[in-house]
Amino acid sequence: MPFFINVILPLPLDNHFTYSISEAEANFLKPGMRVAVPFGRSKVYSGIVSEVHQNDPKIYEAKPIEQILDKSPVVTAAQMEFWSWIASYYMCTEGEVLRAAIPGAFLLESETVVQLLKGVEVQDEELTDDEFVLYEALQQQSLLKINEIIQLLDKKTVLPVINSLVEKKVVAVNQEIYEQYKPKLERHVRLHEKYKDETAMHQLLDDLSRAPKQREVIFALFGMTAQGKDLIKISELTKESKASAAVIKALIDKEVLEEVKVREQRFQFEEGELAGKVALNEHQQQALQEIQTAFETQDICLLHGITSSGKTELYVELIEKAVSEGQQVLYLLPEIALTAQLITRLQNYFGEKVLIYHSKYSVNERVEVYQNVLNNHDNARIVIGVRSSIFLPFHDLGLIIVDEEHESTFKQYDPAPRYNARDAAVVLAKMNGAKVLLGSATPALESYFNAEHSKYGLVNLDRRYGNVLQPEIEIVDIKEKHRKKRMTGHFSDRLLEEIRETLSNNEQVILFQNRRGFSPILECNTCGHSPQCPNCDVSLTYHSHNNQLRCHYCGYHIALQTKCMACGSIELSTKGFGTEKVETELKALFPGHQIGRMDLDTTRGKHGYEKIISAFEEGEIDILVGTQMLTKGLDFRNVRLVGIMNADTLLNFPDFRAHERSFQLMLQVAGRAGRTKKRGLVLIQTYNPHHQIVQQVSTNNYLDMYKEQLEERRNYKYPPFYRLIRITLKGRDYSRVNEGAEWLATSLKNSFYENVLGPEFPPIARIRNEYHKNILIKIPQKQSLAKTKELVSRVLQSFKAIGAYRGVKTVINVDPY
DNA sequence: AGCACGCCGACT
DNA sequence: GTCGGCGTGCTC
Repeated sequence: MPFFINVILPLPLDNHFTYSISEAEANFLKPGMRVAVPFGRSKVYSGIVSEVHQNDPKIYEAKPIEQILDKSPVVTAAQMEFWSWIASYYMCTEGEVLRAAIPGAFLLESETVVQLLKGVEVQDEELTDDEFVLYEALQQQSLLKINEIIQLLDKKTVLPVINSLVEKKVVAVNQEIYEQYKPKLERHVRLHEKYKDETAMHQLLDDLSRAPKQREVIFALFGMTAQGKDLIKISELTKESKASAAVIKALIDKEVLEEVKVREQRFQFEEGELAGKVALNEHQQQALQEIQTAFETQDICLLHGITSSGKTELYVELIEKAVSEGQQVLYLLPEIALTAQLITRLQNYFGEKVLIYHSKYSVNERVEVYQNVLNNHDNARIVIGVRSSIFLPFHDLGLIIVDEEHESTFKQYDPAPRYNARDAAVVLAKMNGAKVLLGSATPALESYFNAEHSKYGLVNLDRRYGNVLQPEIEIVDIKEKHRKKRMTGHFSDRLLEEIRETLSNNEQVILFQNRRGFSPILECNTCGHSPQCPNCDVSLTYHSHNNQLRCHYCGYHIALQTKCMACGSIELSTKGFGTEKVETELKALFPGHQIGRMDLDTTRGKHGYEKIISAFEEGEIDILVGTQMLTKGLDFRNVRLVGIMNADTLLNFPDFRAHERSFQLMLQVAGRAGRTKKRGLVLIQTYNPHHQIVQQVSTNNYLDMYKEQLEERRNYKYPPFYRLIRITLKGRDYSRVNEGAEWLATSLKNSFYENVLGPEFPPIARIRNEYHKNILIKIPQKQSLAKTKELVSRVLQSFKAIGAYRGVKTVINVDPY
């Protein structure tokens, strides 16, 4: 009786694929192991075994697998169950979930390589020009990848050339499989066995009397091994002995030292004293009690704690309790909040029990974190991570903390699965019988709504830690200031006055400028033309550091123009203002002070972010200008003044969550002010000082905001009263996209009537030469979600079968953010 | 997603 | 008349 396995491949395909295996393989293979399998004509993929069985798929012949890649499963049954939930809830394939869920380095991919056959002699005239070029190249380099050949021959279809050479028996084609993960090996040394006894040792030192450098190395080694360590890292030894690598190599060659390669963990942290826990104040103590009481009857609890109220200390208590009961803890943070500050704090409490999972980690580091969690390593008791860490192979997850629960970065936007890690974490917890604590100073409306309706427990913490005063919030009407000519560039006289005051007290300033929609663009003063991106419907934005005009959507860039491209006028000026502009203006206004800028441009690279933060902490920067990034979890002691340059760009964003978001963002920024005893000041510059959100921010009134926004959501049928599914159509052909969207909307209206909105062009209708159009489906609470999705997929399937709409891609986004 | 097979325009 | 472009369909 033959044996088979079903395999999940990391592709956007709905099916699992069946391969044949031998009986021995069937006895060995378990669901969750990786296998390399051939797929299509020329590809090998790694996939995950989902089932081992004996059902012969009679309609086709199953191919045999290529090889087995694991000794034991790397994916647990619980993970696979979670994957299928994600796939069905967010309407994507399990393959797409797989891609997101395991570190990229686990998925080896094959690449076709071409090799010269041994001992071939070819007459020149037997080969075409292209063939000859390839033949010659292969004599230089034994292996060539398809991509390299494409470059070499400078054309796209190289396969005919290769095939012809295969036929002429000149070359062979092979599949190379690359394992991307490489364990990090660190070179260590120890004294060779033969010098273990003392006489040999003395002899050695005598012998080395004429090699002082080498002697020094030996002495340094003694010093270091005296602390009980046997193996010493070469890197440390060179540092300690100040000897060059050559000296150490000489000693190794002489067999005085023995070299050993040790597999290293890439993430190591400095061992130090574990910090004692901070005693909770009475409010925290009470909140902790309330959370624990809530957990007795409920699985999810929302902690609404204002900034600086000491939520982290509460988390620490809860984590400690869970860990002491032998449970694992997942601490989820939005991407931007993962700062050294918080990690250091937690590592100080929990030492080596903490693992970190972050997108800026290399593929190798991610594999190591994954494996440590899989093997239930001691350091995997607590995992601090971003969105994707919900996919780690937990064993006894007892608690998930979602900090800054309202953050939109928990929702994945572009490649599917378009999941929200906060919501998925709730499901993950349910599957594992774990508790969830959602924490925020400004909870998402949905979460607060759930808490109010007793779906979640609710705990409030509304005192700042150490009785620090709430910052004073003042609104500056810049319309008025403009009228009275009290503006200098983008600064009101009020803001400048306070900046001066703050600086003169040797305190620091943070200025917040939302990047979105307010990037500087080039505009002609004569005809009003501004250079557009040829591929997207946006103006190019001006970047002064390299004098370029650049498109944020597709990366298109040109040099700064000196003449208007439309009328030839040389009177050009930059309009709009980003952080860069604010920085420039500040430099002119405050020449004697250090000004730092924090945005996407200045925080590239693994440590870009930390560098700016620590410079600010150390007081090397007086004024820090930045975007959203500034808002998260940073704890600066010396900031008295926070300025919000323009609140209106936030408020006017065309999205039903714009007001909620503005409120959250402004309060978060405001929270950076005055985190010590001295009262901080926040200045909000706006054209609409009477806007209800601005007012609510100024009085720090979350509940008012909540009630008012909730009413709007109810009136306009938005979450939490209705659920949303957004379908985006994309295509190069304008009219096809339009007609397709109409067809799709009409078909959907047949089932959902007035609950289908659109189709509508998004604010930027064309990106990378593709036109976009959105359709929004609103789902009332009593309507079955599963049935709705079922229907939506069916409509989409018929849509895809229509020839006229070929070339129109569809993207489904469940719970769009 | 990738990749092969198949059908139409600009070159030897 | 071919080369090479992209459009369509399939992958166990």
